[in-house]
Amino acid sequence: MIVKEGLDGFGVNKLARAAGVSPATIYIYYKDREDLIIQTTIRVADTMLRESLHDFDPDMHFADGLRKQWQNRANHFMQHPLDVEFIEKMRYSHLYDKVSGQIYLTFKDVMGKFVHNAIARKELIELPFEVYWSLAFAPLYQLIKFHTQKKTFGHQPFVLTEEAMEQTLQLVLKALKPDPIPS
Amino acid sequence: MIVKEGLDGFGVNKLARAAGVSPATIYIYYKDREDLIIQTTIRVADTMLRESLHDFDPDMHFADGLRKQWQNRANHFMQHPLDVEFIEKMRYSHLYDKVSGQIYLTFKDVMGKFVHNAIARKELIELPFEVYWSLAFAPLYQLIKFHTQKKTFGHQPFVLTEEAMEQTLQLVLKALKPDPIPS
DNA sequence: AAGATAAGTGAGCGATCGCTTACTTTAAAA
DNA sequence: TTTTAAAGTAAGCGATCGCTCACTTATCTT
Repeated sequence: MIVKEGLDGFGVNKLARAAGVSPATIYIYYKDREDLIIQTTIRVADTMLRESLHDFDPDMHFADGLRKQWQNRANHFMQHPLDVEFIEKMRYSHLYDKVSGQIYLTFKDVMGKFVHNAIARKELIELPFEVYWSLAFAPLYQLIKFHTQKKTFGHQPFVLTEEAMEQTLQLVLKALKPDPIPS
Repeated sequence: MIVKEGLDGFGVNKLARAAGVSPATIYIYYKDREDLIIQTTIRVADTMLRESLHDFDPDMHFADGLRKQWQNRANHFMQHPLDVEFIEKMRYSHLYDKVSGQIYLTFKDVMGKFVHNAIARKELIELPFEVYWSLAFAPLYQLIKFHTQKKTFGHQPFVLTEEAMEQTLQLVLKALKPDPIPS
């Protein structure tokens, strides 16, 4: 799939030429351009999410579980930068609404159980889901974005080391851990 | 500017028709399609950043300064959802590299001074800039994204209340505050 | 081997793309 | 009031778009 120029600039004729097949062949497998993009998105996103659950268990301690997820996501993103780029472009396409529902189905249950367990064990404060997500994952994604982008505020490019990731994770954990009740 | 369908689906002819002018008129003011997009991006992004500095002073206490910035950003984003949508689409366009440098020029100095002051006053731990940014702003942006998106994991839509924002801010501040040195 | 079905193709349709040209209108300067 | 230049337009160029059709080739069934 051609992503270099964004979803704009992506055309069926262009794709066919690049793949060395006739445009007509593409329409054997996909109803139209939109169907091609949507099916590809679902396939890529699904792979990403399954990857993020590799060696993960919703019964893990919160810190370990979150670290595992961060590592899985970071690894996958580093190894498949084109996939990430594609998904991020999609996220702001008008087509995204048509797939966002289907993507997170399997993921939701596992993640919900993990959070529920952590709260029960007093390893995690109780929060609206969106607030939790914004703290638990948005910083990681931002770091990856910095890593992927060439220019960042005019500095030299940022490289996401394990140290930087662990440092950020520790701060996130600090924010999400319940305050010990003074006896 | 037409953004409904993303940067793909945006065309000069279409824009001209929607604006009730001739395509040729557009080329009086912009060199080509790319120039139009880039200039528009810079204008929109610049407004956003100046807005985010409204009533902000780099000498403010860290918590107050960060809160002010969160409020400014949130307010602007709520009032100009199309601008946000446009900028986010741009962020993943191949054109973004051509503007990212110019956008943050004024902003960088003020922000740098603010962070520097906060560290000097021991209100903020010392961090690589990208780690700081990932913790200080990415959660807010994620919350706004949840607020803007229709579908979120199949829940009912998320509404970003002042309470939710303040709660998240407090957690971010907790993560970024230096540990008191036990005497 | 003959027939049926699936898989793939080359050519090109109408529509739209980004963009230009030859020309007209508007408005300020002389 | 005439002159001049800036501002805008209708028409349409070549290229590419998404997509289809009439047809050929490969594969499987009997």
